[in-house]
Amino acid sequence: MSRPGLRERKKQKTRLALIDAALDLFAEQGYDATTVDQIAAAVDVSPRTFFRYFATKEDVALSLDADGQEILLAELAARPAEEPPFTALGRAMNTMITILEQGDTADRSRFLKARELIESTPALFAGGVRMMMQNERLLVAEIARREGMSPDDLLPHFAVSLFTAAIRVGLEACGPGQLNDLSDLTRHVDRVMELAERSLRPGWDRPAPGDGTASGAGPGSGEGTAGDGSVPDGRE
Amino acid sequence: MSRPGLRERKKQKTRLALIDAALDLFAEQGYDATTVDQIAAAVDVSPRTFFRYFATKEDVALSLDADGQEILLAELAARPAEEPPFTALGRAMNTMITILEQGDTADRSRFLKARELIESTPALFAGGVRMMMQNERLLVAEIARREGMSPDDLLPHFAVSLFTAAIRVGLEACGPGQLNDLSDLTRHVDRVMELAERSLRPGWDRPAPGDGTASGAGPGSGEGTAGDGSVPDGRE
DNA sequence: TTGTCAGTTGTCAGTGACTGCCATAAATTA
DNA sequence: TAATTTATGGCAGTCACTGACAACTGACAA
Repeated sequence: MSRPGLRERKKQKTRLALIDAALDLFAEQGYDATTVDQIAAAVDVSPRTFFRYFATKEDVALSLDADGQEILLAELAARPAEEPPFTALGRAMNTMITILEQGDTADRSRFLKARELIESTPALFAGGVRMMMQNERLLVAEIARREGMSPDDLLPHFAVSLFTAAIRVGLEACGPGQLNDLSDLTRHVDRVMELAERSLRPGWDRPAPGDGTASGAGPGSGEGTAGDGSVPDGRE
Repeated sequence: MSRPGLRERKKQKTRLALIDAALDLFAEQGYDATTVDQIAAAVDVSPRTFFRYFATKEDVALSLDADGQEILLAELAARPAEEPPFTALGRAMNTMITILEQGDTADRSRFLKARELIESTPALFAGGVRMMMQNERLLVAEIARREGMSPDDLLPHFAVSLFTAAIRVGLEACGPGQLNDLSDLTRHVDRVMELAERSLRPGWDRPAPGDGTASGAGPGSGEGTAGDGSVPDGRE
């Protein structure tokens, strides 16, 4: 495989430099007190360029999480179809962390630094949740595809929502300063996932056998009005 | 009871006027395309004053939801202690909607208008989720109190997180234009809550009998460092 | 090597959210 | 009516973010 070319390499370098500078400044003086100009100056780049790399100031801290979620989605798609939705999601999550663990030391510490910052900064925390919700859509679509259900069906929505809820509890459980290693993350997440498995009925994950309509709205649910057990896409 | 005095009444009037004007403008020209100056002008108030009523532009659309969540919390506190957490949360939610239904027509339509706007506007949607997460903390604290558990215990966190996840799915299920009445909201939310009840083991809600450590750190997680089955507060 | 082209960057001017400050006006209380 | 509190308006300023244009720099082919 040929290397990506000088231009591309330079871009990645700048991107990482911006992230590192931002993370350092945020940790030092706080997120709100840090201006984009400072970050740009630290990397010797114009503020305008910063916004060519990251759409918002939030994004520079959130981008690593975004990468992670992309991996999660890809890994979910790679899970065998026999695995029920929730199991597949959990395994994909573990694989994702494993992949993160394979990065070099700088990558790993950068990721952990970002996570800690996100959890301890209200503005970033909100942004992180926002991202997770956006990703939720994609996860729902993938689960629906795997299971051969409509993406409007309630069950995939519920399953994915439950999954992200569990992950969030796991992430919150990594208190301040408790996140020294990616294995800490795995441990916390696994604990919550186990609690979830323990709390749920076996097979909740998939439509009850003989339940043709699954959890509602099969193909021709007569009335097109509301309350037919489906959930529309609804956002542009 | 003596009426709140002219000053207070005037303030409430301005607040509602700002909300109404904002909701109309948002619906007309979109959230992003509407400036705070426009909203203020529509109510004949200086932009500076707008920010004395609402900390951010988002808040003017989110404030009704915020009121709702406050009610939810109060109703949860009023539920009998015998009810297990998830049940109590669900009942409190229903009561909250009932209370909203008791407002006058203007109040109700305002609320529905705001909800529809929030669901259809990415920026507002994100803000709404943010709010819900903040409220989640309070719900966790209340559940922990009811159950006599530490607010750091994993179980209340999981239960509340699951609850809000279900509510969110219910809210998303109210597609665009499908929210004509508060009863639509009840219907969608109830459907998801039923799915949740059906999916969960009876009693998952409360620590297993004889399980001293509640949901904590199963047997054999020796190290007393992180991951002891608790979740710290972690935000200032 | 050189010229062309596409992608990247800096500069600049501008919009809009949001804040602190101070003077003024209105409501409350004495 | 006078004194005090509280809401408001105006203003100047900061900061996130954007569009437009010009200068630069790798990529690539002649």
